[in-house]
Amino acid sequence: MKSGLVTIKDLARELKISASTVSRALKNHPDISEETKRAVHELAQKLNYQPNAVALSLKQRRSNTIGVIIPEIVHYFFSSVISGIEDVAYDAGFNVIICQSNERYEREVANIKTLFASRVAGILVSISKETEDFTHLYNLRDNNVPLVFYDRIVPGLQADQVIIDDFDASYRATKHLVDSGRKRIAHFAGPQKLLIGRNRKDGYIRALKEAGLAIDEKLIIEADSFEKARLAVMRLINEKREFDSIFAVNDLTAIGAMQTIQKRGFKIPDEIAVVGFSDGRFSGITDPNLTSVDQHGYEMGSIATEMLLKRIAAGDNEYPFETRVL
Amino acid sequence: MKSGLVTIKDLARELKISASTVSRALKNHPDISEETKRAVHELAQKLNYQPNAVALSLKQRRSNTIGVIIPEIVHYFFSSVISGIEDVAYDAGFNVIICQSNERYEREVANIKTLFASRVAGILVSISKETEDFTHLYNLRDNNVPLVFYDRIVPGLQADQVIIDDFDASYRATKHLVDSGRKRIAHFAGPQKLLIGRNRKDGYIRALKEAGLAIDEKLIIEADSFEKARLAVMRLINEKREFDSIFAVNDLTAIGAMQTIQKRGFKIPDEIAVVGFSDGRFSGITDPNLTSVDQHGYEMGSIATEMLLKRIAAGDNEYPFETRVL
DNA sequence: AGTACCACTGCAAACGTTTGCGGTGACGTT
DNA sequence: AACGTCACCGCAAACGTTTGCAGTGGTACT
Repeated sequence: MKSGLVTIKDLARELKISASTVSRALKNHPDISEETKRAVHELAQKLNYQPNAVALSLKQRRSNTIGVIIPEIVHYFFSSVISGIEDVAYDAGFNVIICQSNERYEREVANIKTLFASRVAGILVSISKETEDFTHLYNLRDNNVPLVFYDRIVPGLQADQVIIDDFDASYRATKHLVDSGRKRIAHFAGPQKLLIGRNRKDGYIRALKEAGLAIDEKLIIEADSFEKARLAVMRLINEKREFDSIFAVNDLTAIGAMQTIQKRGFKIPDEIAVVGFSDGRFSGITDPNLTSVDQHGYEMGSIATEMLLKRIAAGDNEYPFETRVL
Repeated sequence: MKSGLVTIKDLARELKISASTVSRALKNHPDISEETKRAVHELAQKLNYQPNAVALSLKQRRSNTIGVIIPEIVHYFFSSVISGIEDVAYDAGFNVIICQSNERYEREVANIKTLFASRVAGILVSISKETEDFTHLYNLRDNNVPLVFYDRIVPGLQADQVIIDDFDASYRATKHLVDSGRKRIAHFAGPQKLLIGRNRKDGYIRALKEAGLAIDEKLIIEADSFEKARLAVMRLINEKREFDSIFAVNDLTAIGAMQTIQKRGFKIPDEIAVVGFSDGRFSGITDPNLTSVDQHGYEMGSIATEMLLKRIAAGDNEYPFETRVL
């Protein structure tokens, strides 16, 4: 019983050689004779020896694991980010430990703590919606933990980061509406305290201004969920505010808007057009098909990981922080 | 520089006491005087001491981390399983390391290997679609690694497991239609070569038989995607086959069906009712709201984790393996 | 015969904790 | 004065690796 927990010492004892020799033999160190290597490898195979990564981590004072803080895994966008992360990390011989903050600040702090406690090689983080105090992240930086932010970054914290150019994407989405002849474009915006919400709104405004269209504050509504979108549309219609299209801050909002619009008897897209900000999940299931901006989750994950691995490899000789925009 | 990596030894040196005393003081061991405890805690706070979990793991010969093998995180079902796992594990002071097999056998084997290498306390696994050789899992068992299977189990391997009773769920969904007075219930079925597809179809048939309704093979159609559902509905309508409801093998199929039904001018649910087999992703975004069978991903995750924790706590004194059916 | 080199192997320390056991001094009891 | 008790603390070993350094024989060259 307990057969599985074979250690280098066990191999050494069995073969009557030292643990050092076994260790070197296992990694084909040139100092070791072919004969010894063969014997060691054979026995290791036979006893199903599996190296203890924990001991290694302790010795190297760092594990070969990278940590990921993710707000909510159930979102298609985030889970595709994870896929991107895993693929790159895996190819580089790292494995990944994922922690959900569930959009809660306390959980995020706790997650950071346990990741640090297990001495991960580096951390990828996208902050929660609640997070307003960033000391836990500054702590990490002070402790020289390689850090890359993706999607939701911390304003002011110098670090590598990869983001979507929300401004540009939003600008182009709105421009798409402008180009198709819409004049009264409403915006269902995200929380303005989040950078992401502000940027998307700014892109929208920019596109309007560039087209010489007036900005009507009454057409900009903070609504970033299915329910809020329904209410917002009803209000717009009830108050008889004139609008011929909506640019929504995410897909769920867009879908909520579409349904209410249809229910109130308007034709999409003839009378009112809707554009969303995709997370990819709903592609193809709405009628008519929802036009939306792709967020490139997988790409974001893989790029962020590449940046992190680079930072990890660099060690102390630091180079300037980099910001990648998708 | 490097300020962050404060160890117990550092505290000990600073306070001119031994590492043992510091260790005990930190966990409020009764042997230590209040005064010493206070001093230690104060300094620990000041220097921002964070215990090194790696060293602990090595010492205890086991970490406080549990591993999860998951086929594909992008599916709503699986990501809600993860949420269930995380919540329970987190409350018990464990953290979670997630590995995606991406439905590939090799990846699954590699994942198991790294999880074992990092000496996780236990593993939750749902096997990949490709997996047909189970030696890696038997190996785990031989090494006394606590193991719980969820959703996709390994036939013949004695272990704790938690599964969904597809037959029963499907039976009840159909019965729901029967009870609300439907007589001509169509079934959009999944591939019959998958157990899951057969079980769901069987549940459907059972419910009909029990209600004394005839089984009309023309009302059972293999259609398990959005597109196939659209085509299937059109065919049913065009061929004037009589039906008053549909039980669809998954939500996407149900939604495809709903849209086509509405487009052809039928009222839902008055003229035709639709029931899906939920993955939860689309709840609330259809109109009218889609009725569907919940697969209880979150619950499955939390139950599986509870079972695993129990198994971990039990240690060597084993008790019979348990199978939980949701 | 002395020296130098080579191929190979082992010793021991270190990574950061925990913990059984033993030690120390103070105090009280006989 | 001798002993027991108690509160408090430190020693050292252990977890499983890696690695600088120091051997140990052997062979070849001067």
